[in-house]
Amino acid sequence: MPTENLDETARQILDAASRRFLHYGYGKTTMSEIAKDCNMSTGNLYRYFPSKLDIAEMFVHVLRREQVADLRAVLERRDLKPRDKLREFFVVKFKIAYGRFHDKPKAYELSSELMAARPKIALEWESAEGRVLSEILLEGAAEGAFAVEDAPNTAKILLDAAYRFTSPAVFHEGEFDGLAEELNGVIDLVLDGFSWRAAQGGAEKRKAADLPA
Amino acid sequence: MPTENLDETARQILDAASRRFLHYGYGKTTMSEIAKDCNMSTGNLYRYFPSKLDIAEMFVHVLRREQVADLRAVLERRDLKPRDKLREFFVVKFKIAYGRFHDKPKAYELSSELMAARPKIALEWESAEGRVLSEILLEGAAEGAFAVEDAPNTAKILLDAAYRFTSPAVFHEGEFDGLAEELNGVIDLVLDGFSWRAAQGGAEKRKAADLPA
DNA sequence: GGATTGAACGTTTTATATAATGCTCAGGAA
DNA sequence: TTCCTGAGCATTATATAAAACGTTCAATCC
Repeated sequence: MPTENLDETARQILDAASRRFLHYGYGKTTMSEIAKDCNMSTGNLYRYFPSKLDIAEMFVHVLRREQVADLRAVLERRDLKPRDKLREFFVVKFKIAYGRFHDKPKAYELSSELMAARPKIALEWESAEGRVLSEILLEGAAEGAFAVEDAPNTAKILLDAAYRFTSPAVFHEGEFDGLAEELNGVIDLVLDGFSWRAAQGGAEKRKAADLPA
Repeated sequence: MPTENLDETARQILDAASRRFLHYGYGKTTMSEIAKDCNMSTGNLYRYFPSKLDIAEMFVHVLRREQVADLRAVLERRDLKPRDKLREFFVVKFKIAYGRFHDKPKAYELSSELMAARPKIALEWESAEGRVLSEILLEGAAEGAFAVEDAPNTAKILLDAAYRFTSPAVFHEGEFDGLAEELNGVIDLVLDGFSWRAAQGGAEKRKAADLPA
């Protein structure tokens, strides 16, 4: 899973494979092409990666790391309040999904193929994003803006509610602006839900969370 | 589009085709099989339907009519308040989608193929369901339970938020009970959002809607 | 001895030939 | 006239042969 502590040769293989994956897709790049790009034999590739699919997994892993980093950057912004961070989180996630689908179609296709072959991976990504979202929720709860009992579970529910806007398998149905507007409609409604919960049970919830002062 | 005022022969053709579609799927049923089931020639089929795909469209049209009727039945229940109707609407929609995907796979497959060939049809269905949902929203607004400015638009937003649970293309990822629970989590949050809106701006909204007494 | 190679193996993909299908229409039946 | 037929056309799907591919490993190199 780690992408930094890679052998230099492994890096070279991953880079060569990544270029081909982006241009031609997974099915149309061959192990011998990758090997030729690296001036080595096909057999040697297998000293660094167990299989072609594992190279693809590493390739997608790098992409997803960037995406999660973009989402985490929202969490760390000082100029936004929790409510705005929540909205921005989903806007960024929407833009990532929409953008990748439209201007990196091969990467999207590769990602789909990988998920078909290795379904568990999707769960890891979901939980990685869920952790970032949970932190936003906890921050909001600490400020009294949200009333969140179970942050990871609430994060999952929010990701469900925004699924329509973050699942590339579904995009060709709508255009960007219309979808973005609908996403904001969902977020508005969800935020109003949090407002209600904060107004209703905010006091006890805040006590139970044993905040300082 | 109408399914009742069909020629008797057309009905016969549709019935024969429907049986085959359900058992073998669209691709594996042939026009000559349908014709043989009806004791007629293939050429004669084309006097009643412009093409095989149009027979499939009618077949799916009947299925969808049943689904919308099930949803409308929720609207007309006297034992439920608007809030519970809203929840039940989505639970029913979820069960329809999940059930069809799991025990009528050929019908689901046929529906997908049809939507790929005739994308506009999906929009008609969405708007049909949206109209039912809008009526539930308006009923809730009349009672002061919801504050809904633009019912059709709000319906669209709600359908977006529940997309994860009503899009069969996505189901294999989760099991029924877990999904049902997450759906209820989304509905809970959305209902709290409505509560907040009703509490905030309920007064003016109700006046603008010029209700009796 | 650890790192690398490339021929060889079973499988998958692609190219090709063959059969089947959706649909039309000139003609026949009622 | 109205309804229906079924052979025929162009297209699509299936079956088959050939090529390419992912992967392994005994032999080779440093």
